[in-house]
Formats: sequence, C-alpha cells, structure tokens
Amino acid sequence: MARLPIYLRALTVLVERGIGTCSSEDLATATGVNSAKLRKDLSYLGSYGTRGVGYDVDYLRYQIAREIGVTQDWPVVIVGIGNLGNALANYSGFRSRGFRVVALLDAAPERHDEAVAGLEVRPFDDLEEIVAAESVSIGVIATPAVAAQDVADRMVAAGVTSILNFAPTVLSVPEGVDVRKVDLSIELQILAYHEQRKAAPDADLGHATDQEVIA
Amino acid sequence: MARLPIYLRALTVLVERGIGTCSSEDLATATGVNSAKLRKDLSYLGSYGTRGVGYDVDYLRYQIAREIGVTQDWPVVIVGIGNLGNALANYSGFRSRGFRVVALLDAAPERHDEAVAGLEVRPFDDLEEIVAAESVSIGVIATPAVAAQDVADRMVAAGVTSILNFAPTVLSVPEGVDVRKVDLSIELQILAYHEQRKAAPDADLGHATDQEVIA
DNA sequence: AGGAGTTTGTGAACGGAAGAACAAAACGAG
DNA sequence: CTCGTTTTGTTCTTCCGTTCACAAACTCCT
Repeated sequence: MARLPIYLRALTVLVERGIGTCSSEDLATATGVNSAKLRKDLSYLGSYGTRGVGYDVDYLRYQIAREIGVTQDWPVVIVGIGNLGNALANYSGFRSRGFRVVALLDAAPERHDEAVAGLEVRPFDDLEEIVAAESVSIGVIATPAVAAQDVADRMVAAGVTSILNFAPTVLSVPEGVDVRKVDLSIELQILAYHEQRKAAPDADLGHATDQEVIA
Repeated sequence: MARLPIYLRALTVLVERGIGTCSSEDLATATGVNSAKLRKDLSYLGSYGTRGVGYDVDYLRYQIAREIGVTQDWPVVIVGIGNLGNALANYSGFRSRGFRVVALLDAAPERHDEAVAGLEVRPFDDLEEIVAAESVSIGVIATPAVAAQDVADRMVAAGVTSILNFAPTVLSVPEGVDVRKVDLSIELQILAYHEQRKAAPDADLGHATDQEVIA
C-alpha cells in the first residue's frame, strides 16, 4: 500500500514526542485519512492493535518499517548530477529513512571528481561496476529527458530493478522492473487545472463556440 | 483528470516531430495507458477526433492545454531556497509549460539578495506584497518540515489557493485550497516495498513469530 | 465481579474507475 | 455509388478501493 510510508512518518513523530499509544482515530487525523481505511490498512499487516486501547506506537512503527522493508538500508545510485541531482544527493531525508546514496554518476566529464554531498561524482560508465559491487537494486534518474531512456536501459541491464524517474519521459522497461515517476511540471499543471476551475465555474462555454469554428 | 498533462506532453513531442495526425492507439502506447481509457478521457473534453482518421495533433494539443489552463502563464512563488528550492528555481521545465516563477522567498537573512536563477532571494515577509502585486495563486513550499505549516498558513492568508508541498508533512488548509504533496522519501519507500517482495516472495512467515513474542 | 465506555477488526453496501466490446461515422478503392 | 476498412465515441460489465456500521474485545470504575 502507498499509504504505509505516511503512517510510518506520523508514527515516528509520535515516538519523538514520547507518545506510547495511539488510537486509529489519532493516526487518521494526523495523516489525513479515514480511520476505517487506516484500520483496514493496518489489519492487512496483521492484528497489531488492542481493542479498547489502540496501537502501541513503537511496536506498530517497527512492524510498518519491516513491512515496507526499511529496517535495513537500501543502497541507491543517482544518475544526473545537475540542479536536481545535486539537491537529491544533499537531501538528508533519504539517509534517515532507510536509504544510502552510494554513488553519484554523470555523463559530463567536467563534473567528474567534483565533490557533492561528500561523494565524488563518477563517470556514468562506472554504473555496472558500482551496481555489482554494492548490490544496488534502486536507481534514481535525474537527467534531461532525452538521456533518461538510455540510462534506464543501462540500469536494468546492470541489475537495477526499481527506478525513480525525475525526467519528464515515459520510460519503457521490461517486466519485473518497477518505475515510479515524479514530474514537477505535471504536479503544477494539475494545480493549474483546479485553479482555473475555481476562477471560472462555467468555463465550459468556450468549448461550444470553439467547436463551431472547426465544424 | 490527472492524465491530461501526460497527453499534453506526448502531443508536444509529436508536434515537434512534425506529425499532424495520430490515433488513440498511437497516443496510448506513447503515454503508456489503455487506448479505451484515453479515448474516454478525451471525449470528456468534447468530440475532437475524426472517426476513421484519428486526432489532429495540433488542435488536440491546444484543446488539452486550454482545458488544463496553461494557455497563459501562471505566476508562482517558491518559498525555501535550500538545495531543493534552488533546483526548482533553475528548472526550465516550469517556464516552458505555462508557469512563471515571480519570486523566491526565504526566511534566512543570509540568503537574501543572493541571485538564484536570475532572481533575487527576498525575505519571507514580502510574501503578502508579492502575492497581491502579481496576483499569485500558486505557491511552492520547499522548506524544512517544521516550517511548512506556518508557510502554508501565511500563503493561504495572503490569497494563495493552490500549494505544491515538498516538505514531508501533512498540511492542513481550509476548504477551497488545493494541496499536492511530493515526498521523495515516500517514493523510494514504495519502491523498497516492492523490491523487498521481489527478493523474498514468502516474507510473511516473519509475522507470526513476531506476534508470538508480543503475545 | 459486573457494567459502562472505548476502540479494534471486519462484513456489507456503495461508488467510481478500468477494460471489453460494439455501433456510428469517416475515408478510399473499385 | 457502394462496399470494406479504420477509428472514434459510448455502453455495459467487472472489479477494486472506500466508507459505513456493528460485533468482539479490552479497560476502568464502582
């Protein structure tokens, strides 16, 4: 389930506040979901609550972390150290949430040997060697769109089976490889869409006239 | 619909290639969706295709752009010019897809007057003035998690009605304000979840034993 | 010990999205 | 002009996720 990481984060906050127990209602309001949905999500993992009491925060947090698979660290490579790649390399949230950036790769020679976030930027051709040496199964693509498919192909060939893609392209990968896409423009466009609807509730009138022009 | 921007991008590629007409099947494979679903999405906008022929690429592209609301530019403010804010400010994709970054704000005085992507970083307290002057309705939050809710409150009070939030927090906003969240760690955790399932198909055995420990 | 008050876990109803399938419409060939 | 081919627009069915509602279970107070 895609909501497990959200619960995990909320539980971590509760742990830091020293709260030992919480009800499904508490967690639901903290994460912005329906409490029945939350209970059903959790019950899918097993029966970790106590009726009349709630959930043990620490224990539930560990169970969710184990279910997601972030009880141990996952090695990650980042390809494309431009503005975005730089930001990702410096993002401390990865480290604290079960991921370890083991290498930064870039095709441009002028970036090589530069130090970013305490790591040296290495040639893209080192990909296969690094993936094999560190048993990397997760790759992050932060290159321009034109390079993304090539990078993905090389990653898959090297043994990467999960890809987080920031390039604005649809990647095609073989069966068994997972791809998740983060597209900043698309997020803004979705907001613009709703924004437009707020501004002009009856904006549909434009359609008919435009249709007539064509017809 | 959240898929409209994807279609828009694919159509832009087709325009650049000089392709004048395409079928729903073409667009579907290019965007990775089912062709029936695509046709249903498009028919929701109006009847813009020709049976036996397909869709006029240029015309359809314009119609989708108009539906999304990106035929004219939307002014956007970015708050929090750290690593990520920097990358966002420099991202050229916003400009070419209907968005114009009008201001960069940061609470830290040592960042003020610094030039980022051709814009001066200004104090966060200038928010209200800028939002009013430029009629900004979309704000981007790239601050640390602890500051995000305060920034959101100020944005909403100033008149912003759509927020793109990169901080790993659940924002609470009044009715009528849209929030979209981009959380990098969550994306990686979802990949890790699937990755774990690939590695150990019967990892569920662990549950029962752990339950016994508690019980 | 028993009853009142909570809270979980889940069965059942609901809604909406996704895919299959087909009729209507346009084009081109003969 | 008619027939066959292509492709859209739409209907119908299926399925999945969400929500409601309630019984089971646990705690606390008397």
